[in-house]
Amino acid sequence: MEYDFNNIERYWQKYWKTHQTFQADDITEKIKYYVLDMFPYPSGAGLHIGHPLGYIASDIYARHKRAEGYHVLHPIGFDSFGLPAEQYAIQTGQHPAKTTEINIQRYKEQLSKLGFSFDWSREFRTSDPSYYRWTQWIFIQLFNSWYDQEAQRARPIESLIEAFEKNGNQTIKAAGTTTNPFTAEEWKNSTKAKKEIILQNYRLAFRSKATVNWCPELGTVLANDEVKDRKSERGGYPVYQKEMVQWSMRITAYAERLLKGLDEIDWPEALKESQSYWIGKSFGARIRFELTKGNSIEIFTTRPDTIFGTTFMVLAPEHPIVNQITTAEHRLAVEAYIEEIKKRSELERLSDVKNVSGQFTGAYTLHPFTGKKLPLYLSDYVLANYGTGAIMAVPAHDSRDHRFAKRFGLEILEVISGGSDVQTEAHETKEGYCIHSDFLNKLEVKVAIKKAIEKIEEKGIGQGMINYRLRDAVFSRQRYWGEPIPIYYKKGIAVPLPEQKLPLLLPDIDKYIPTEEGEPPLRRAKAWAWDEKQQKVVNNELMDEIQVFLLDTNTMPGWAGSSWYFLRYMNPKNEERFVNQQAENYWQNVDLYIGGAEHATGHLLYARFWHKFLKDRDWVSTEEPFKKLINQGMILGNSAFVARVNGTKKFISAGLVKNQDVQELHIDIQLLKHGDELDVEKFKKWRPEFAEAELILEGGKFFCRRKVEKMSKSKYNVINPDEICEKYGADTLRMYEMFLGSLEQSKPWNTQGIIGVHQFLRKFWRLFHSTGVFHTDQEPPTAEESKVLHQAIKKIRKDIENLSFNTSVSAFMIAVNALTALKCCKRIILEPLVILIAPFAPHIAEALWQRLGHEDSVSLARIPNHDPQHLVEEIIEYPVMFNGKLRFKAHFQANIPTTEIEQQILKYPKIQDYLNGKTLKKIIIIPKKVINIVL
RNA sequence: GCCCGGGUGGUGGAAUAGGUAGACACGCAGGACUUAAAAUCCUGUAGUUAUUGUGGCUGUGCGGGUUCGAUUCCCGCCCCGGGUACCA
Repeated sequence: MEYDFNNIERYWQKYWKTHQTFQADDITEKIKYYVLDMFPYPSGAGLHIGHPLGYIASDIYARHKRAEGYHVLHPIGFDSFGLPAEQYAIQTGQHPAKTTEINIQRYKEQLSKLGFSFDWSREFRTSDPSYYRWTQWIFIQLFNSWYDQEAQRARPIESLIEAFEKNGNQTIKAAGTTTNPFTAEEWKNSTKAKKEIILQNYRLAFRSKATVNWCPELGTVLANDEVKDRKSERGGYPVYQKEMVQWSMRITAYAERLLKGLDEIDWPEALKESQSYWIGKSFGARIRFELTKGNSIEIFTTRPDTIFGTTFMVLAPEHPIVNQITTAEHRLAVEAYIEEIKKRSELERLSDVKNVSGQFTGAYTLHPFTGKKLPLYLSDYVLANYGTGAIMAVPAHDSRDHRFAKRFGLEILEVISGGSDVQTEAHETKEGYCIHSDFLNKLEVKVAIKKAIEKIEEKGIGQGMINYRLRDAVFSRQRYWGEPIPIYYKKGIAVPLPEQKLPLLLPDIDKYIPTEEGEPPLRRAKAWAWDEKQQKVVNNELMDEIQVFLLDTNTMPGWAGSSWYFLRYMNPKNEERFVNQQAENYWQNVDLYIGGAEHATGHLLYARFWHKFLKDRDWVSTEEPFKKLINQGMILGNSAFVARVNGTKKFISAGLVKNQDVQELHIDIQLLKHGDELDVEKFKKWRPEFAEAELILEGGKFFCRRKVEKMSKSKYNVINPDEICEKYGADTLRMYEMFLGSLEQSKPWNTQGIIGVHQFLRKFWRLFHSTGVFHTDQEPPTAEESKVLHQAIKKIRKDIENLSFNTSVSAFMIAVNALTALKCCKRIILEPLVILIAPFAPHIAEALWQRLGHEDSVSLARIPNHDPQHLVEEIIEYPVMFNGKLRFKAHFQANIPTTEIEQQILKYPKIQDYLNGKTLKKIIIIPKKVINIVL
């Protein structure tokens, strides 16, 4: 009987579905294992061959863990709020929920064809009201919490209010926006509105006026991680800095814990490093410089040791003090400069970092130690939202200050010896010792930093401090397709909705664009007001500012829903709580998380932040959400290009292009014949504008240029998994994607080798068949057959554990080749192999398992252990002479003492041959590997 | 610029507490079976050289070093991929 993969796969996919083979329980006695994929955003393009890579890997691992006896949670869902669906809605007027639903159905269909062992009963979407109800709930908890820096944890806002009532904000150490000190009396005498303004400085979800990334094209603000190269990550539209009142998340309160937590999780080093860089902890000092006119300016520096090298000061143009300190004769120039900076940022400051700009304010500060007058400049190389927005410039030891000094002809004063000439180049390394530095002279940099901080604190002009690059995350979006923020505004005070009234449902609106007044789309909703008495959403006309108030018109960002979804899978149907406490206690956190590295500073950071917050408030029991994480590499496409002579209809074959002025156009890879040759007929039919194309051939053929790049619909290099499944079957596709190379590496898709994996599966199938019918033998195995099996078990189990799936596929091939050669069809050898291969190729395994007479699914069978008895290791006959030494390799069981090995070696006949007539000087035994015998 | 990852046959890739480099697979060449094809099976396949039936030499991006021994460790370069961008 032939290996009819199409029927087999269809049958078993249906079987798993009807039997709910992979459904997990919320709690059991068994040890848990939680394998999670980053859930997909269902885009309109459907899945391409690259998407399933991570899912296949996680599925193999999940199935393997089940076979090892773990109780495995392997869920899937959809990250269904997001920009593309909304952009599409704006263009077509179609409700994003509709397009999203269509896309999800397509995804589900494609996913089901690959035979994943997902527990579909736990599926949900982030746009389900029953899900986002809890996203809104978490938001309210964040709103009602503050971060106690003494206790290093978040606490309910009531405890902060209590503290204020007792002692004002004098004694409390809370993470927050800097606020003026107040006493208990002052607090008690404040109005409700005033109190709320103060509290906003401490809440973990808070409203504040801040410089944000504004993207006019998308009509919304964006978080830092959503901006790449001053363009929006989605769509690539320009992003500008703008002052706006926005909701933010006080992630900075968790900076230290987010950094420290990296030590305890098993993540790729590269990813940890990028998070750690994003958090950007630096040690330094805050130093106050007095102005000649009585004001003072605080700066932050990591190099207080270079304080004597300060020759000028620089402020960010947006610094609030600028107006106060600018002298009359410089006012015009300063205002012009600030204006210019604003304009420049609108013109997108063409990344001309080297181009120095700045403006003198006319003001001077006094050096705190020497009393020297230091001119005060403005420049856009100083950022308003890092440190204090002001710096002491040390041109001799900072390249940016150096550039600035050169441009404006300022003094460059060397204070750290050991570099080259500081007049031509800054000496930035922390090597050397201090000179021209009074009390720091002759000290090494590291010592000098400490000493300088000591002196600064002694003098009362500043203190040592730790600074983080991490910024609070802007949380509101002026968009429609997201979770509504469950807040209404009562006389300007933000009030959260009662928890039991959640979810606050996303209203229907007529158009998905901002209002004519430029307000967010939700302002278009007819019923978007909260009636405090009735506790429900009512029509806007009823708004009276007494009982009925306007709801927040912002929505949450894409990362809100994905910051806690892994918790919901533990107990997805719960209507009382975001996750049942027992279920949370049982499943704890994700043991293995597989997904792309592009989420390093977005999702993976926010999810850790929320998780730590939930831990602080005792809603979850673990500190970190994802114990082990693997980034799967991308599968790249091999794009094809045709070269068109600019402004003509003439196309030139790739080999003839040379230096001609051509434009390269992506063409569909379906238009290629074999290799790089273009199918001219198909090409001419592909697009009407190519119908009359004039093609310059090369030896009668037209060749395309190829390039490996990201697989994407717009590059016409997409390979659809459905086609591969049809032709070779899902099992082949699964194994081939693993066989292609290591999971973490990016690699171009290449169909060439797939036949090898397919042939392997057919060969495996044939092991169980003779002359067309299913046939196995009951005979006991020979030693050789046992060895093949047990070697395979040992190697494959080890490789799966290391997530080295490519080498485990090879191990299968070796075993099957060996058994084919041995003509082995013994049940006792073959049956364990079926269990072993099931995680990789589940359909064929099920089909064979059934034919072997089992009634249950092979997915419920336990994976066999290798028996070391069958793997007795022995001396390999491989003695070689070199450099006067006899070298050979031997394998021993690890626990044999070395003296024993020596004796055995000497007994070995070949050794005796070599020793013939010579005396033995020394035996060097390198454990487990090689033995050198000196004659 | 800075940080991370990686350069191994015609191709995808194995092998790193240093120990037969090229597992496994594709492709290619030859053969068996067949009227033929498909399918299947077998043999060969880093390069080079020779006294071509068991050898020699060269080979893991380049140049050095440590070592009896280096794809693996160290130093200095080159190239490719990814991340990041004035963070004081």
